[in-house]
Amino acid sequence: MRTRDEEKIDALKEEAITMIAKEGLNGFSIQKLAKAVGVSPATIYVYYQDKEDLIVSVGAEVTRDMLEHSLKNFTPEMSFGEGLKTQWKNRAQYFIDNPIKVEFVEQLRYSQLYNDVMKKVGGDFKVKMSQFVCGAIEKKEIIKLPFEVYWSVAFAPLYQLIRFHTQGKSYVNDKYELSTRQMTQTLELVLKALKP
Amino acid sequence: MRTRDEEKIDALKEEAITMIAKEGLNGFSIQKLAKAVGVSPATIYVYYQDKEDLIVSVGAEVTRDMLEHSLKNFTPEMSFGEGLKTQWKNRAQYFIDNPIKVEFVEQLRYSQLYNDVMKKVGGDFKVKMSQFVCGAIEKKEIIKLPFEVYWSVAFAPLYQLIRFHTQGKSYVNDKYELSTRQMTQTLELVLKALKP
DNA sequence: AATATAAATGAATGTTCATTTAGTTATCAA
DNA sequence: TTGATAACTAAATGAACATTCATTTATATT
Repeated sequence: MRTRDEEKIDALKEEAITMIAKEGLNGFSIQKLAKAVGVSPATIYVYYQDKEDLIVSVGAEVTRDMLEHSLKNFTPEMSFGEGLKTQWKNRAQYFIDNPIKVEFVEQLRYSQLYNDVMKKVGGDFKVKMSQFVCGAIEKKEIIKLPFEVYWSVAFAPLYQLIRFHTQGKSYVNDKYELSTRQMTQTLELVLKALKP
Repeated sequence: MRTRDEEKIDALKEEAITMIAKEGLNGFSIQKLAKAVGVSPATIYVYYQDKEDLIVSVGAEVTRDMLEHSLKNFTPEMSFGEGLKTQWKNRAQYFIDNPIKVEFVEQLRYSQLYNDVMKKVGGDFKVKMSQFVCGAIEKKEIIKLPFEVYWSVAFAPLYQLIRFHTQGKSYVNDKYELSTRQMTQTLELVLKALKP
C-alpha cells in the first residue's frame, strides 16, 4: 500500500491558512489551493470530505493550538489578576509568533462556519474559563458578571488592537504598528475595569 | 428618456445588505441578488460599475448612516463621560433598530474591502473623534493614550457583545440574548477603565 | 404624435468553481 | 516477485459565476 505524503498534507494546511488569512474565505478555492501546493485537486478529497470539511477541520486544529497556548502556565485556581494577565500575554505572544494563524481564525470567527469550528474544537477550554471566572466571583476578586460581559471587556480590546494592526491603518497616521507597550497599556486598563 | 426606478434601487441595496449579513460575502452573487429582487443581472450594471463597486458603495452608505447616528447629541466638547456614554448608547440603539445593517458592516470590517469602504465614507467623523479624545486628555479626564488603545477599550467590548448575540451561542447556555442590562454593565466597566 | 435617450432586459460569453471518475503509481505483506 | 491496496492524478462534468451585448421599453421633450 502506498503511504501518505505527510509533508504534502502539512503544506496543504499551511497554504490554506495563508490563503484564507490574506484573501478571506472569498478568495479561497480548492483549485487555487491545489495549484499552489502542486497537487491534483482530487488529492485534496482524499483527506477531506469537501471544501467545508477542509476549512472547518483546519480551523479547529489552529483554534485548538491557539487555545492550548493561551492556557500555558494557567490554572483556573490562579488569582484573577494573575490568571487574566497570563492569558493575555499568552494570546499576545501567540499573535506575535503566528500573525497569519491569528488572522485566519479571525476570518473564520466572522463567518457562518464558526459554530461548526467551535463544535469540532471540543476540549475543556470553556470549562476551565468558566471555573476561572466563577471562582474569581466567589473570591470577590471581580464583580458578578454574565460570562459574555466578562469576556467582552477582558479580551475584545486585544483583538481590536490586532485588527487595527492587521488592517495597517491608524486613524492618526497612515501606518499602525502594534507595540508591546500598547498591549501592556490595554491590559492594565482591562484589569482596572474588572477589579471591584 | 425613461426614468430610473428608485424603488428597485432601494430594493437592490436592501437585499444586498441582507444577503451579505446572513450569508457573508461568500454567499453573495450578482445573479442571486438580481433574482431575489426580480431584476435582470444586467440592470445592476446600470447602477454599479462592477460587483466590488456595489459592495463598497452600499457599504460606505450604511457606514455613513451608522456613524451619523453614533454622533447624535454628541459634540467633541462634551465631558468625556457624557460623550462616551452618548456614543455608546447611540451605537447600542442603532444595533437594536438595525441589527442586519450592523451585521452587514461587521462582515465588511473583516474583509479586504474595508479600507476602500472607509475611504469612500469620508466625513469629519475621525476628526471629531480625535478632537474628543485629545480634549479629554488635555482636560485630564482620561490618561494619555494612543488612539487605537482608547478605541479598543472603549468600543470593542460593545461589538463583541453584539457578535455573541449574532452568533446566538452562549458559553454557558445555548441561547444568548443581548440585554440592555448587559450593555449598561459593560459601559460602566469601560468608563471605569478609562477614568484616571 | 414623433423623436431622442437612458433605463432595462434576455440571452449569451468565457471563466472559475466544487466535485467525480476511471485509471495510474507507490508501497507493504506474502 | 507478485499481488493487494490505498494514495494519487489527469481530465472531465455540470453548475454558478461576473460581465457584455444587441434589443426593447418607458418617458420627457419637442
